[in-house]
Amino acid sequence: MVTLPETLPETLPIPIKVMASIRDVARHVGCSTSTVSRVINARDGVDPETRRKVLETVELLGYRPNLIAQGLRVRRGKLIGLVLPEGSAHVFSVIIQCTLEAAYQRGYNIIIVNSHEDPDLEERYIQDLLRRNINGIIFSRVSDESRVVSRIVDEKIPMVVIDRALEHEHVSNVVLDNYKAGYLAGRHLTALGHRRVACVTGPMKIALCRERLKGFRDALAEAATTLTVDCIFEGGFQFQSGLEAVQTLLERRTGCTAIWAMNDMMALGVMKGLYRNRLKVPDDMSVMGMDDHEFGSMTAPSLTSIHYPFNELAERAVEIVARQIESPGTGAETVVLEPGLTIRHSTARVKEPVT
Amino acid sequence: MVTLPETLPETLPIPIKVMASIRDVARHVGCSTSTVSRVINARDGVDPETRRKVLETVELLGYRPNLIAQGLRVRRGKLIGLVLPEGSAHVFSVIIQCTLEAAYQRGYNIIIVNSHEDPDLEERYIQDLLRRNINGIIFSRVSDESRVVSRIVDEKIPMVVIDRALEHEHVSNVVLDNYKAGYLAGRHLTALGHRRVACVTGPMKIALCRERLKGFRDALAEAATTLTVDCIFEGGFQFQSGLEAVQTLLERRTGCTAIWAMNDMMALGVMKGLYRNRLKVPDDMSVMGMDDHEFGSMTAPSLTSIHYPFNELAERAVEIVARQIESPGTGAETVVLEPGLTIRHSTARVKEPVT
DNA sequence: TTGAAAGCGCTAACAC
DNA sequence: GTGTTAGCGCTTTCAA
Repeated sequence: MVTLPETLPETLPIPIKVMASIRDVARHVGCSTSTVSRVINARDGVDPETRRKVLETVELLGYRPNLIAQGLRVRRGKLIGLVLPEGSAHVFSVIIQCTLEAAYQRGYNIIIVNSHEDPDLEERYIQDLLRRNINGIIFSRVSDESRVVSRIVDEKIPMVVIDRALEHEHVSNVVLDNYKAGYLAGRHLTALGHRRVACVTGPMKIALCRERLKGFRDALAEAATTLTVDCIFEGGFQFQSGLEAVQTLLERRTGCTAIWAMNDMMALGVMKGLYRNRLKVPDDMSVMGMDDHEFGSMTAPSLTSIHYPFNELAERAVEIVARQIESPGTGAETVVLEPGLTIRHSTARVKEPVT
Repeated sequence: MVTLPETLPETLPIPIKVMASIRDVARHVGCSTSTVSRVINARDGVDPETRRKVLETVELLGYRPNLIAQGLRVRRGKLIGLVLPEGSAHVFSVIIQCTLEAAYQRGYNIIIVNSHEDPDLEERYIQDLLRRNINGIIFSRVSDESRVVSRIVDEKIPMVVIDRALEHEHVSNVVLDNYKAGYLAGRHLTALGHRRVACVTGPMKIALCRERLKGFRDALAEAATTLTVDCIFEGGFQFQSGLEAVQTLLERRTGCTAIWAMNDMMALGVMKGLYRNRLKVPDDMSVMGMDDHEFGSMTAPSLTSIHYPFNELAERAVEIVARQIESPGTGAETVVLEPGLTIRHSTARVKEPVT
């Protein structure tokens, strides 16, 4: 007579789990979890035959290690934090896209937070990232006084600052050669014969704006002309600044034949301002931007711009963080990117050469 | 005579940890970790005095629970996955921004993956999200045949599909009233006196394009006119489509006085195409877009558009996922958003009323 | 070459 | 009211 077993048999059929765990693999192979762990982490000291069976089972069960558990055990969660100062500006969209791409190439995920340029929010969000055992941080536009930098450095978390440089022994930088960007802009305009030229800058308290301006000035100087004070308008990187710049410059009757704005948003503002004043681009005025945002090719006319290699920026930033995560000894480094010149239809040869 | 203790004293000074753990708090208070856990999770059955001390210490040590550990223990990692079909399209930038914002409001972080409309990548990235014990998923543009949907449903992970609807018992939707969007566009143009009107659609295999077109048609019908076949151009939502549409429509000599494109990118293409043909907007042709992307206000002339409430889209999507995460019983639901009409300067009253 | 056991930081069932 | 214990899924000594 057959009696019912008191308890269910020990070895149930492989449970229909949606996500297989390391134990499922071990059970299936008939070895311990440590052995499985050794195999999937490519440790040596595993019998080739066992290794084969494990790999086979991993494949069969579609097993992938749980990153949360890995992250908890050995800070190896393959997670990078991306901290941006604001969400609306369109360059950040580009940076986000490029960083996501670059990170996935290397098997990392990205968590994005948006500090809104608010030190308190910044601190809170960094806190959140640390709570997730983040492995590295890519930071855009940290202010020099930022309280969080030391936090991150203390936690020994690799950090790279992009776009704006930050001087710190343990922090890497990926920045643009801003002097050269300004220089290229200036030279393009003087090469087209422009001699009276205007510039819509970003906030001059920001170092990179001063560098860009210096490069721009030097290029003009090479063409034996100067950027006069009345031809400089300090903007705030917003569309609105471009609009205001045009109004101001026209009222000043500077006689300029070309305007360079330090980003594409302001350049669009300049184009719009000129349109409102019934001035034609580039016939009456050449307009040039910076960043080489995709939208520049969609306007009428399309926008000549200084190319900012955002994908390279992201690529290098991720590369550095990943390297520092994977081989902790590596020191901080600084990468300087080369700007380019994208000529479209908003700039043209000056009509009447200045006498 | 004093003997040296065999081992170090049990109560060491609080270790100088950068991130305090629950044990640090417990040690400092002199209670067990469970008590601390109870307090921080607002469970009752804790002496008010103890609770006070714990909270005080939490404050003092700046303790915040580690989300990785929480996520491992009780699938409560406050993490939502956002799956997008492509990175370049500009509406997705907007969706990203809005979703990040909405999620942070509720204490969630977002991990974004980009499927590039590739089912294999999609599957791999979803896999990655699951490996992170994601609590919920916001999905844009899943195809109906997507293999991953059942995976996610099987894992009982709350899922909401945005922008394009997906019929599934356990999947929520947040979509636009696309019929109404088309209707509003049509009515705006007929109200301006336009009778010969063209439409640049998206791929007609996509249901929402057909709905938009239907609404557009119905609005024209109300004004006793029809959308003739030669005035329809099927685009692919890209800038380029708008460019091609203009070329085609002009060659066909349809005599149209207004064009509606089913997104702003194509509308910009239309404007550019008209510019190249020396046609003035809106004098020679009214142009209208859809999405109401910020760039529409920066072009010259600025672009009239159908407003797509992306922030509401994100807000509702996050709200639904969060609710389903926090109270698992909740069933799937569908939200239909109202489109709006943003009138700018690319549309104007028709010059010569049709006889 | 392999397995048992401890532990990452946390929560929940069960004692006391 | 509070502490002890076990365990989430994984890696890593240590011992066999």
